Amino acid sequence: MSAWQRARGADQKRERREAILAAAWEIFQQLPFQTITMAQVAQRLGLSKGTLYLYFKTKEELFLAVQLEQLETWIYGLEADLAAWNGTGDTAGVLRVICDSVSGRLPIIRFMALLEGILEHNVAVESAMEFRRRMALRLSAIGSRLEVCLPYLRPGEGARFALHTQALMVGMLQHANPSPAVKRMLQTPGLEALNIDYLTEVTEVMELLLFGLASRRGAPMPKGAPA
Amino acid sequence: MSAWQRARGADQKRERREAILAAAWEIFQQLPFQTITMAQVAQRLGLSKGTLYLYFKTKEELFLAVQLEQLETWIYGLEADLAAWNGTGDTAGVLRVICDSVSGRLPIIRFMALLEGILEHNVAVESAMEFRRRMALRLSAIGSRLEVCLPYLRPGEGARFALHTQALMVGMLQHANPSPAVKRMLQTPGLEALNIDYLTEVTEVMELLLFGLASRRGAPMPKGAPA
Amino acid sequence: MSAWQRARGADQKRERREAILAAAWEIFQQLPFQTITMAQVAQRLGLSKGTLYLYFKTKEELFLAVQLEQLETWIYGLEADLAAWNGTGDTAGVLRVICDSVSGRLPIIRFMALLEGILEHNVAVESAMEFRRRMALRLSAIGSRLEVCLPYLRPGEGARFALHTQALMVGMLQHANPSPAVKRMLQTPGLEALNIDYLTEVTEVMELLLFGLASRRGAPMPKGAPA
Amino acid sequence: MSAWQRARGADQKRERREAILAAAWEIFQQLPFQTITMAQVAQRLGLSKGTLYLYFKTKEELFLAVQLEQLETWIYGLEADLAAWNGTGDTAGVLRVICDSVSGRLPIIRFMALLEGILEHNVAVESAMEFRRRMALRLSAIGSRLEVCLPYLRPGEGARFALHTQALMVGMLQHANPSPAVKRMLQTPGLEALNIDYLTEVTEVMELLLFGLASRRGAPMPKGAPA
DNA sequence: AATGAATGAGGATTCATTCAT
DNA sequence: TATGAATGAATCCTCATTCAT
Repeated sequence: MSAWQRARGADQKRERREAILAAAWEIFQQLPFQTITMAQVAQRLGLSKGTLYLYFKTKEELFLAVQLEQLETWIYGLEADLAAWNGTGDTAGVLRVICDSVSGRLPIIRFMALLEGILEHNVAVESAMEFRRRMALRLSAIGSRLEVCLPYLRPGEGARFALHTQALMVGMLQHANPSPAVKRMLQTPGLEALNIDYLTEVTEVMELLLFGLASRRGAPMPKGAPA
Repeated sequence: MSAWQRARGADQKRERREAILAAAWEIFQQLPFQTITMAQVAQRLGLSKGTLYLYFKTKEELFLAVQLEQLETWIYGLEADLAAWNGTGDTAGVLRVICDSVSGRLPIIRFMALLEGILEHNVAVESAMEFRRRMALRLSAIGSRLEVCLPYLRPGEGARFALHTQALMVGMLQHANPSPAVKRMLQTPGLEALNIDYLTEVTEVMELLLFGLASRRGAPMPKGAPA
Repeated sequence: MSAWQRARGADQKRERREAILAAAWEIFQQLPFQTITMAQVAQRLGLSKGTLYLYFKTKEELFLAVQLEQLETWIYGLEADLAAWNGTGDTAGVLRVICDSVSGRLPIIRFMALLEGILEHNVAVESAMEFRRRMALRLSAIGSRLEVCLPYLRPGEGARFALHTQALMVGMLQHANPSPAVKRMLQTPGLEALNIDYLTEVTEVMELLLFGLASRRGAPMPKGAPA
Repeated sequence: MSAWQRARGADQKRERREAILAAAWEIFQQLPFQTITMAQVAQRLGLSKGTLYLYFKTKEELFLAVQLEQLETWIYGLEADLAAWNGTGDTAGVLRVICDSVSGRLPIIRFMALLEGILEHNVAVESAMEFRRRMALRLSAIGSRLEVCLPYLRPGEGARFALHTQALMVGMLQHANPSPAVKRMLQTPGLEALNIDYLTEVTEVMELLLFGLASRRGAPMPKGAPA
């Protein structure tokens, strides 16, 4: 049945763990979390359900790990991409990089909306704490990077901007991907307010936040403002 | 057991429906949606489970109706409160009104995070559409009102600001009410970025959004900026 | 599928409950408790598993109720049968009645060996208490009856005798129904001690207990001693 | 992790086997059999689960061996202790020795209640036979010893008495160690019958059995009767 | 002999929903 | 309209046991 070898040694165990995470991630991209079963994950891997529980204590712990890995991969990549804008103060360029990185990351953002309900349920306190800790670390790191890219940001403003942006991305999600029927309805006069494009809106808010920061303290307009 | 009479006229049926919504809302304020059972709702009312299904086709439809009612009540009230600031352009005053209205509304916001997962699942298309339509209506209405209060806003900017603010409130929720253990962890140097106060942060973002709007088009600073 | 009507009213619900108890009892007579599944019970009844849980909170509660019913039926019958020996002092006659009543009751006795492990596990405290209370009541009742039948018993000695006998029946069970192989082995010289017949042994002990009681206080030999 | 060497000779294997038995016994004294896992046993030893299966074919075989060892140790000790009463005919003295030996042996007795369910399940026939054979041997031996101690016992009566006593100890166990709540309930008038002390009751029955034996054949009262 | 990763059958329980009365 | 008994699908997790190394 199974094409799997026995994972011997720490390396192979790590590999196996990664394989499980990858399978779970693939499924998560296609199905709502609640409808996913451990059996599905196991089946896709050709492993037994029991084996999953050797690597993750509960379903929630598994998907929390999935989320952590995806999130960190995302942010690490974003940090690297932003390095090219160091010291440029090019707001438009920076925002474009951020927005580009969001493409294909919607499932990650979708998961964040569930976090509160999951972190408190069926997940060891240590795991929850670890997750929050590393998430805070990434947000801080990306904040520092942003302050280097956009020198008009003052210390601390980068991380705060990152936090606001993350929150916005999560909250805006419910307006992303409306069904065709909903889309049609939103063209009715008076309802255009919700007829939006996710990425456009996220970019707009990010820009406003940055402009707001600069203007509030009387700094000159950030470079990259639309004509 | 039951103190309920048979609901005869349309009025009585509406009353009964309202009673169900009220009970569901009370429970929702105390428990996560997933852990709530229809039996609980019925029991709190002294009704039978079957009766609930006379008024709502599914559990999700029931809570969608709850949410709709709460949301509209909230926004209607907010619209009324804002009327006092008509034409003042007093940004700080307007934001204060909005923030005040958020207090005690966190469960509503919490529910919004679930909407995506629920609206697509176990809810009739018509109900989902109706919900989105009325939500869009309210957002538009509050947007118009804001444009009256803050004359430096241009047509459409009010609704868009409302949309952004709503998204932000939802996304920021996961950082509200951290457990004491998490709070302690967030005091570690380097992690202060997530050590935030919900309302403070929401206010800050709203202000930045408004400042950004004004400054981007070269308008003078909105009234109500901090010294 | 199901030939069952909806149980309306308290009477029908009691009937349904009895039907479940009866089915569970039949299965219990054939299989060890641990190997019985709720699915089996439901299937034998043509009911759904869920229905069982309308009447009993857990598997253990169900079988505790089975045991309680069987036990009380047994003892009530025994009390009635013993009434014929009122005041006779006919030890042999009384013991014969008791022994006869044991036939076919071995599953009940077998269950008692599990009681300790079950009463503490997955059974509401109230249920466990109720069980013990009613068991104590029956033992007391049968004790009183015995004191009437065998006048040489002093107050309290009847119940104590009943308790001892019950314990003995439970503990002796492991020596009942040995497999043919075991039986053959027990015929080896030196091992005859365990080559016993359950009912014979139980009778013997009861007789010794009664003789011991009488003799210890210098009373004349009870009637019914073997030649 | 493991401090264990590879067991090479037969001696070392026996030692290892003993170590496993000892660990299993310690755990069994603290937990109900069903809740014990092979992983626990292995962990306590610092061995791997797989190793346990080199020495015992199944979980049940392991605990059957535990029980056999404990039982034999117990009885051998008891036989030795009884030697001091050889020929004395001191019933009270003999019973006291027996009762003293029961202290701390309750887990062994508790296990006996499970024997029937276990011996028929997941244990090789040979193991079950071997267990029964050696148990029969010990009962016979202790019986012979008792006949030496209490000369009024006739040939065979000692073993039979031992058998009865063992059964009684097992069956009475469910009335030992009632929870405080149960204890309180048993003080209700009418329920005192079950408000007992385990050792007291066991002693009482043993005495009655011996008195019964003697009196039934018209022998003089055994020495050691209460005034 | 020892390991420990992998197995996978196995089962109780919940709860949204239905429908006969 | 109200009931509430009946349904039955749905799923997580355990743990004794195996076996490749």
